[in-house]
Amino acid sequence: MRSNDVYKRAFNDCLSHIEQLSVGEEIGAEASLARSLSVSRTTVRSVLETLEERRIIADDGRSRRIVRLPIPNDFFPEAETQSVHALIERRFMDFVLEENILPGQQVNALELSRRFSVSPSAIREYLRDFSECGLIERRPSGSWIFVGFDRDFAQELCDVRQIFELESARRFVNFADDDAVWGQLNAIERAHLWLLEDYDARHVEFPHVDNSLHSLINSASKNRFINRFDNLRCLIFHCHYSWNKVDEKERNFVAIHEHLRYIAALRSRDKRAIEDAAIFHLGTARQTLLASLDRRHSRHGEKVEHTPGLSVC
Amino acid sequence: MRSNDVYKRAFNDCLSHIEQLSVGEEIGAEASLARSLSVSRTTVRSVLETLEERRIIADDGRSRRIVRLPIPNDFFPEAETQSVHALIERRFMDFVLEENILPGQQVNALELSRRFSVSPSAIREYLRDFSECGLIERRPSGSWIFVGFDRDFAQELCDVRQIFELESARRFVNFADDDAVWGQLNAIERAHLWLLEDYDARHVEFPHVDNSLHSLINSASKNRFINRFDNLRCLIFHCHYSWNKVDEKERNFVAIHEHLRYIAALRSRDKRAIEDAAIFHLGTARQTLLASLDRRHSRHGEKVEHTPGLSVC
DNA sequence: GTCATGTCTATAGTCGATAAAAGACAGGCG
DNA sequence: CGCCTGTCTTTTATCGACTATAGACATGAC
Repeated sequence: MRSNDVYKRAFNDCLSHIEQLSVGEEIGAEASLARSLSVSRTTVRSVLETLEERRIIADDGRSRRIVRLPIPNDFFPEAETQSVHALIERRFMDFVLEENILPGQQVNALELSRRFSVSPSAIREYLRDFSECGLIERRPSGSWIFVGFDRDFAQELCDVRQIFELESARRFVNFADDDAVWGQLNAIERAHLWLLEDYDARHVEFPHVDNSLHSLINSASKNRFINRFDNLRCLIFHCHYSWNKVDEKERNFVAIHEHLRYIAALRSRDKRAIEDAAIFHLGTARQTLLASLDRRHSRHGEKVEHTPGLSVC
Repeated sequence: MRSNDVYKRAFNDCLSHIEQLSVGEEIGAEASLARSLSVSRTTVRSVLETLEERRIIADDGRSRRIVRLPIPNDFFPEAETQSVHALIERRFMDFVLEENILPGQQVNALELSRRFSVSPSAIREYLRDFSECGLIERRPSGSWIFVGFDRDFAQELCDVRQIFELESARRFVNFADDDAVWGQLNAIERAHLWLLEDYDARHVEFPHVDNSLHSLINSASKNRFINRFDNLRCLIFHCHYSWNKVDEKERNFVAIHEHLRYIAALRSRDKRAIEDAAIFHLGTARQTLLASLDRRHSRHGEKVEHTPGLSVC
């Protein structure tokens, strides 16, 4: 039986919406609520029904008005609003982090299903999805093995990233003066400066800002395969960094300043400057990634071998 | 309940093996049969049991000997030896071909499941897998829409292919003289010449030879993302060509000669010659792909717009 | 000891059922 | 006529059951 997480999320969102209003106000028609909550009218109707039962709103026949403001207890617990997929995703990440999975190790789908209290099919689906990023592989017998995020993996990822992003950055100059990207670029620059204003409090926001910049740059290539790869890269970086938070603050600080230089170069439309800034930043990113891998491995007492980084050009 | 296609395939393979032998001969131990049929001993045991029941072999306690040679009727029908996944794949391809699916059209998973007489879950899994190649996409509501193989898709695919393959081809010269790739390259060249010897009969074999050459070249980059993309490209080309066989023979003939030039260039290790041959061949491949798309579309009475091909460099 | 076989257990593939959610349609109110 | 709502149908997400297959262990023959 499918979980009603969509309903619960919509319910909570709706409560948050009501909190912004005051007693006696109308909360709008079903259709418009459906649109603003991004769910179907069917779901909205369930939500409204519950709201009436709990005397938060009342329907006098011609309009629905707020009777009382919601209290914290009215909200569904956060955990219940997750889809099974999201739940598995979180637990799987924790599992990988805590168990220190080593490359080549087998992933036992059935055990995961027991551990996470979900059905085997759900695990199966999740692993299928997750395998797209290349960190696990399927054996002919059907079982999964962990590929592991090692130096080679990181190098190959960075090589392709560099090929694609240089290509995209070069094409960035082709955008017309009145194109929307320039506004988006400015907004991203402001987001960087905003992070720096109170860096201690805000540095955790960096990954989000990072992704938005690189996505914007890659959008210049107008190529779905390049964009897809960038999404993949985001996902992998996300996994890796959630597994390894050492030096996060320092490395992000460096990256922010490289980004600002990169952004300025893009705006200047100076091809040479763009290329220099791109190569420099991508190079640092590669080095930080590799360095954090080394630290991680050496922490586990493995021998770290330093293969010379392949140059992509 | 899962299908016993593995068993049936192993059974048929085993019969084929027995056909090569004669009455009275031993057919080997369970473990060795399991290895040669690439299945588990459990499956081999089921197969042997059936063979005994049907009096094809007999077990006198110390060895299993052939009693009679199999007749065509002993084999399981070909259709039953397909896995559900393979079955769906075939029917889905036919479906797409016959129904002339247009871009943007919705794929109804439930209808497919009824039409193909398989469970909805199986269709769901297949679509998930198939979506990896980018020809269908998932909407937030969970339904699937057909993206369609249009000019843009083909251009973007070819752009990335060109970026990757030029990179790989350039690196090909780095293989040592005694590396196994040179032998593989020679074998592929011989396969091309063999095709030409009796082209009328053998031209259908071209796609296979084509893939082996491009895979070999891409292996030079030693990058799992590049290799994965090449597999994807193979799949997409495979789909496209199975949907569109117009001029297949002629376009493959041209391609074979370009391949021979490409192979010679790789062997010469002349970077300039390699690049020229690669660019030339990839360019023709792009043009044939686009041309066949135009033909396909104009056949359906759509207007064909000729967007200028984006140069990747 | 080595290999083959019998037996048992664990895991994967597939299905069908069921509730949740989406979406279509028609009638009613302004 | 446009928008809102009640009702119904279709489709999706998830589960749990069931069988095929893989793999482990133990026993026995040579």
